[in-house]
Amino acid sequence: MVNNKEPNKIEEINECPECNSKKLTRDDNRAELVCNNCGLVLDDDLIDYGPEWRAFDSEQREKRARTGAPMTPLVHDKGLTTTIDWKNRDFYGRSIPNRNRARVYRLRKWQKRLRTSQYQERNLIEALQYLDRMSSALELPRSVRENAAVIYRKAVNKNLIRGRSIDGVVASTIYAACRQCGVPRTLDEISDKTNIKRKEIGRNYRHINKALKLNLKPTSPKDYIARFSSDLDLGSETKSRALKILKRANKKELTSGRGPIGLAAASLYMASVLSGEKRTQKEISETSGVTEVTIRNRYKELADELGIKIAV
DNA sequence: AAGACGAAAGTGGTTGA
DNA sequence: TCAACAACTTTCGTCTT
Repeated sequence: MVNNKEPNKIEEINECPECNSKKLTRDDNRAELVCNNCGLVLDDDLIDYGPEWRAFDSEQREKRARTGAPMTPLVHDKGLTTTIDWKNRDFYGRSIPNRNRARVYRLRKWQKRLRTSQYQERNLIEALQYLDRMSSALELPRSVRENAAVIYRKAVNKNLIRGRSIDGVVASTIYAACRQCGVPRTLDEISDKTNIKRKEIGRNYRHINKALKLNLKPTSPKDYIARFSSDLDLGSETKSRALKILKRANKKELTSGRGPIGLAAASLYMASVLSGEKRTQKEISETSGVTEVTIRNRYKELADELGIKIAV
């Protein structure tokens, strides 16, 4: 929170368009910028950068200064709840010349704002409930959840939800967030835990990725290695061996056009055999979600091209 | 008996006319 | 919008240990 308050600093508007008066008052109590001459409200929703308390000496300032709960995108109002101040002050605290105009102006503005924001708020509340439930089922770290929430917010603001189910979109934002954070989950994994069809998640994801210009690149096989190998109880030696295989494969351009998950599975299979803690193709198939056949095909290719001999 | 293998047909998504 | 296409899956019979 910024403590250095500059109460009457007016940044963008410094002249009343109605009467060209330069005497403007910034009213932080009502968050409005008002013309002293005609009373027209020039801007509202100003941000008050000052603290909400007043300090009369430096000791009090020390005591009262504190940081509040952090802002989080996981609550629909970002954790910053507005409380209305019912001081013994009249709504129209003081008399404003030409009051009608200012009033109508303001009402119209609010009317418009409420109409559009109401739908979005409701939508967001419901979406965040889904997000909470789904990401718990997937055991996602908080950073990923917040990322997903941010993406969803953007999607709502851009009206991308229309015609799609809320839970479907939430699932796809989770998918996107996982990728963004470098800890991708497969579409199948998310589909399993959320009861949303894989097809739908993929479709929504593509739409959002394009419309919001997230520019998420295709996942790399190495992103899956850590998770799969811990699921398979593989040691760190095997893990790094698998990564080495992938690196070499990448250099030889064996990876382009191949599914990253299949490659990850195949390299783990090879590494597990080479390191003497062998897992069967079936086991790897089950944790990775690709079939044994694909693992076989991939690892044959890798073994041939890289000259690795595997004793089965 | 379990794991690995590979042929063949089927599926879902991308691409380019 | 449609067909061609590549990657991947499913299924299933065979081989190896």
